[in-house]
Amino acid sequence: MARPVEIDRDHAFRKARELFWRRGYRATSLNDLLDATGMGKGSFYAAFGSKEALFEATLDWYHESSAAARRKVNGSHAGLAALREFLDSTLIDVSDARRRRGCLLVNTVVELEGVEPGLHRVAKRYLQALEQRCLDYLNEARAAGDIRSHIETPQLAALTATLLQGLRVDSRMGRSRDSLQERVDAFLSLISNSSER
Amino acid sequence: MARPVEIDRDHAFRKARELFWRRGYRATSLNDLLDATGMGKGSFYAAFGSKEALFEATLDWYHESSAAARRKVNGSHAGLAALREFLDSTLIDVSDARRRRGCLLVNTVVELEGVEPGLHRVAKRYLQALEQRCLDYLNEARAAGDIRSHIETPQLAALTATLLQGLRVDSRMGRSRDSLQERVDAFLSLISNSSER
DNA sequence: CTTATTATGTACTGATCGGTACATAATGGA
DNA sequence: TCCATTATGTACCGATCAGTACATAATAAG
Repeated sequence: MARPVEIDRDHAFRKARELFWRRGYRATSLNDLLDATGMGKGSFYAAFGSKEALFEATLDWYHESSAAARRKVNGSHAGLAALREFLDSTLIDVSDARRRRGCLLVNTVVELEGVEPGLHRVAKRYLQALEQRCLDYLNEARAAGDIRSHIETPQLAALTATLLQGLRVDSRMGRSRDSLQERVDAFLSLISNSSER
Repeated sequence: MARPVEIDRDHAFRKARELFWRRGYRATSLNDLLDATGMGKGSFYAAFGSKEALFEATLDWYHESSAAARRKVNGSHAGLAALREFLDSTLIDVSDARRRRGCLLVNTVVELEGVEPGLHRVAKRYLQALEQRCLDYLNEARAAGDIRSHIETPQLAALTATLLQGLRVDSRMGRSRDSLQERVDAFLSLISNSSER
């Protein structure tokens, strides 16, 4: 009954994520987005409404798709090894030293605090969820007897989440994968019971 | 022989630092700077050359002035207590939850990577210097026998520096001073020999 | 083929950006 | 007082920003 849509939203989100991730929100212009996605201006505003709305939708899409990807990998390890696997996989995401992307959520929280309250809040919410993830892993590790420290698990989870944020800043500084791995190993051996690895 | 200068560079730097710190580089417009400093456009460009040049000069001035402030406080503690004092003083700087400033250097590195290479490099250089500071404190603590962990001191220093960066992101997220202090305490008790605090 | 409907590309808008040109104001030396 | 010199405020510049208006292209139903 009417002209069919040519837009591939998934493709657009992927391109938008890449741009926002590497250059941030304000330094990514609408033209950058149009060039990268191949969309015309009319289609863009028909599909997404505004640059701000696209960014928020991209954050949601990113959270969704990375959660989906995680569900596939999950489950092969137990105890502290599961936390280690989680931290390692974060490094892979984050530490391509040539791209220096850091973390989309950390970048956003840092860039947009006090400038774009709505977007800041969304990114902050997703970022905070990481602490709960850390807590889950640490509870499991504690139950498995892999944790040496007497510090309460919630405090350890908070510390772990903060460390993760720090690693993502390291990535943005261009530190190598090895350099980040070294930090993760040091942390794990601080809380670990055995002398693994 | 000519009209005298009315500019107070120190005052201008202080105002500029405040703006760049809270809103970042790109979200701080030239007009914001002129309003805050009370300067006219002519004077501004005569004194600083460009927005970019002002920002770089502000980074230098900030580094200089905070180093000077640090030299005054220094020396009252020894061993691990000195590291603790250092970390605590960082928290004071960073963790006014209402202002949510985070850290000027971390904010800059995160915002400007791939966007303003020159400014990114300057901020990165100053930020990297923190790791050396941590190393000095940790060496002293190690010598005093306050460190339990068998991890090499340089690795511990790297971990500490990364944790500091994470804390500064926490600040940008609006986490309370107490929340940050809790993380520092957890970390210190992980590496500490005694059961202090 | 005609037509209603919707997607798309493009010309345009007003605002704001950083930066410049330049006239004017303020000074100290003569 | 007059002038050389320098600081300052302001009008202006082109570029770019996000966003809008609208003519046109493409489709499917009839």
